Amino acid sequence: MNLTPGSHDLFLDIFDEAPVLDLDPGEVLIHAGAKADRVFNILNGMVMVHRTGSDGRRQILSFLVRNNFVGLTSTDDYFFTVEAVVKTRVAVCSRTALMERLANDPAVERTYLNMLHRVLEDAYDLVYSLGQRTAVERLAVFLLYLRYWHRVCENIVDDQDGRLNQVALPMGREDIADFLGLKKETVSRSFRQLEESELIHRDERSLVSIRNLAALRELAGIRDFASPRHLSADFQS
Amino acid sequence: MNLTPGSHDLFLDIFDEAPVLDLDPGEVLIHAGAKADRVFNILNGMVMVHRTGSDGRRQILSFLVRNNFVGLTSTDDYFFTVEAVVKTRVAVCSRTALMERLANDPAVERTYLNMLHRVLEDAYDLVYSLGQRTAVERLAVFLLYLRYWHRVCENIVDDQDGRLNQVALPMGREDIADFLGLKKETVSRSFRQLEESELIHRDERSLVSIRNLAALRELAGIRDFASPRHLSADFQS
DNA sequence: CGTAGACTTGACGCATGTCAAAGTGCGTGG
DNA sequence: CCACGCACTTTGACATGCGTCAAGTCTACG
Repeated sequence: MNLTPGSHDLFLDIFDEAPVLDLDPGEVLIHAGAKADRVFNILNGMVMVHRTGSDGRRQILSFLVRNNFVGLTSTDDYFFTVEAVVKTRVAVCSRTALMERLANDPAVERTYLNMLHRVLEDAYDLVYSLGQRTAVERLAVFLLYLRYWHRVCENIVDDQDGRLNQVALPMGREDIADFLGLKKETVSRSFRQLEESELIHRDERSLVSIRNLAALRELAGIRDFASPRHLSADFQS
Repeated sequence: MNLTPGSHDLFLDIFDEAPVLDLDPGEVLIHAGAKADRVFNILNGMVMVHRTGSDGRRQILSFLVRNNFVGLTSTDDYFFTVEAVVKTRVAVCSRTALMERLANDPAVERTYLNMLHRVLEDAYDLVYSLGQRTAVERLAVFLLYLRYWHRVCENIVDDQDGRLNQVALPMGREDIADFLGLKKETVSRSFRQLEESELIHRDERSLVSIRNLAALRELAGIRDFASPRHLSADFQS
């Protein structure tokens, strides 16, 4: 399973001296069905976790960035595939080493548990999106998530120059579609809709700027629950 | 958060001497936003966990039955509502008591962790359904889930008389709809479709029999990953 | 028995999917 | 440096699955 960056990722220290692995875009790190004997920490870049049915339908479960963690399951096999989106470096550690670390250090296990809870809450956010929101709303939520991840990743506290409002989209349209339960054409049209309502501007294929953050949040319905929940008070902006 | 019945729910012993609470159908056990100071174990009946947006859209995240667990979150507040579907009895325990039990007994904490992983995997199953499957397929998966839960609950190993193929639907159509990301009318029509294809028969409003289990599984695409994953070998049937 | 709530069914509309074509940017080789 | 080609994205026209709205039917319960 995968974990979002936490407040104090103190269990990630098992990766401190760990060997690293470099991945090219599209390269597969974990094959669904393989024996789940290793866990990974993303050092930079981005990977996506997905499930693909035998009929080719694919659902992306999450995009992972720096300091996110993948690989632990309740069974002996991975039930998902992990694939690099861009050039990515990961640290590798054996499952048993992680389990020992968890067993021996209560504080670490506590942290891990907390992370798991947050991941679960993120999964339920996605469930709400897929079950209840329209295409444009899902895209709005997605852009806000990317903005948020970027902020956490870069540790940006104040945002004078509005750097945060430039959102990079390292993944292709089809990947976004398979994450949001849509088709790539619908993703395109939803981008246009957001642009026409002047909530965003498409600078380039893989770069959009948020023009009206408040309206985007309103559309995403972020007030209800969702995202900026894992942020400490320092980070509100 | 909620947990599905595990192979050895040895951490549930904290509820052994715990006070119980009786709930009538529709009664709310947990209000979203309330302080998350208590955790619960379902003794009998059924509850549903859901999120409702300010605009009234509701997504049911899970239905919980005997020996399922709810209440732990990564934050100090519940972000979901828990409501009884039928008459239900739950055992109550303070969050701090659970945390102490987890901290003091490594085996218990390990079990809890495993359960959390399984819950997460179930959440991702739901994500796949909502993102990729059609209405009829979602309903097929749902019926198989109910069958599975029933089996685990009753601990049915062999099923000579085919009792398992009678599936009870204690929740209303709208609840099913809000779980599957559909509208109640669509749920109705999907039931009819399944009946017309002779995969099921509707005995009563709240009781269907599975007529063609293999075909239902095929339709649900259960082979790909999904359900009978938490079953020990003894339970295969 | 009668009424109220839940479920089903039907007719219709709209959001999203499908299929096809045109546009865009980017790397490669001339 | 330019031109070509390829992969990705956008756009358009059309199809369809699911949602909406409004009758109808069933069932439980008084």
